[in-house]
Amino acid sequence: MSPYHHGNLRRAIIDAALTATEEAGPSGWSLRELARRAGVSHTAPVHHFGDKTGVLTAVAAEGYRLFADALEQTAGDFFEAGVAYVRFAEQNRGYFDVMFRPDLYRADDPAVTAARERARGVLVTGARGLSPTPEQDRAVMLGVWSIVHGFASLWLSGAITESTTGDAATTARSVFQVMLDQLLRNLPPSR
Amino acid sequence: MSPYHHGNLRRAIIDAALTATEEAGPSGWSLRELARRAGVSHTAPVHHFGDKTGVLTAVAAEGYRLFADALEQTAGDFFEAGVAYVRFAEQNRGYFDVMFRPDLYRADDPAVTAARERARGVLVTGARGLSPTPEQDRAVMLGVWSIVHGFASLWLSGAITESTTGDAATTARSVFQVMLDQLLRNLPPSR
DNA sequence: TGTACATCAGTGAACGCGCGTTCACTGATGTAC
DNA sequence: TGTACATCAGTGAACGCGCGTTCACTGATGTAC
Repeated sequence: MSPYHHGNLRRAIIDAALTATEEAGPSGWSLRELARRAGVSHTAPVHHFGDKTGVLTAVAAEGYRLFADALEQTAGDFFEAGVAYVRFAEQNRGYFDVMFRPDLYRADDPAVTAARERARGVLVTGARGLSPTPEQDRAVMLGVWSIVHGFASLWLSGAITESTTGDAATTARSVFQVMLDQLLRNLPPSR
Repeated sequence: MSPYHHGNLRRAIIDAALTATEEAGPSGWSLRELARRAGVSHTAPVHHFGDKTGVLTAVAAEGYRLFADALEQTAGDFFEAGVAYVRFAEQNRGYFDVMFRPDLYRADDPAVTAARERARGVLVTGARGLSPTPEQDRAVMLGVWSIVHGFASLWLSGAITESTTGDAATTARSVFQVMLDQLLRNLPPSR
């Protein structure tokens, strides 16, 4: 019945890892578990990824790639980049829960670092637009990153969810509005 | 040589859990591992905690208690409460890494919820002091919580650390300064 | 003050289970001629 | 167009290991009288 060759096992294993991570966190599954979910023998995943760290590295790389794409698509509207950050976390928690746990994967993998720097670039550039003076660029960048990342993290941990109706992006919008109000209003003329 | 009764095994197991969590995360150890660290037989911890979830619940409860204490000790200076939040995370990452992962422990444990609400109270009250209007109280509270929690999380994950010299509190101070500048300056007269 | 007994804290052997890893293998695919 | 062979993808049995859990136990402590 089922063919000897899977066809796209690499893809299937990554997808299984994402589903399993959403259900039980990145530590809540084994390579054998992924094999079971993909319907292959328990040694098959080793062929493609070596070990669990290999799978998580692939997940992180792909995650950062999609993440950077999502941020870049906001095309210079920094406020919307923040909203996109939160929306990505909500709709892709399998990726998100791995990405910011660099101890779980090979964080120096070239594919990972490249995509991560691409995402970071959106924040760095955007913060420059908000910062009153060049000296404050870094503090503003860290501040904006903190607020969007903090909101996303608290949302995923359920700390905000429990007392809120609606999706993450809507609530995030109202929060960012209040917090960035002054920064947005006092935009420096030409920087 | 060593006495049959440990004396304070409960304490020793919690301390071992904290150390192990700092070294390998809350998923990186077993009950048997804690027993080994505490120098007792591998069934002894079961006596006090039942299972791993029991240990993590005790860690979370104790963590929230210390956390609430630290926040309350800033005595109404909201800016310093934010700095204390970050400092707690940096200096007690064993606790912190468990506290905000409610899926790992019994989040409805009375000791946990009581201390957590106490900590939350500091933020809620402080945000009220910064909020321009009562309608914005909640958004400001979520915003401030997001920024301090986000900074703490990014710091612990190493995302900020790698390009920074000095401790978390110092960097946090400069970030909060820039971000809360306007909110602090436009304090409503009497609220 | 002394003894008896219940309770509590910790032991250690035993079990079954899921795990990662190794290994000789087999089926499918792609390429050279 | 056809055949031979190398390479690649996946199999399945076997292994040793650490885990949680159970169980009958033993040593220490506290309390009643």
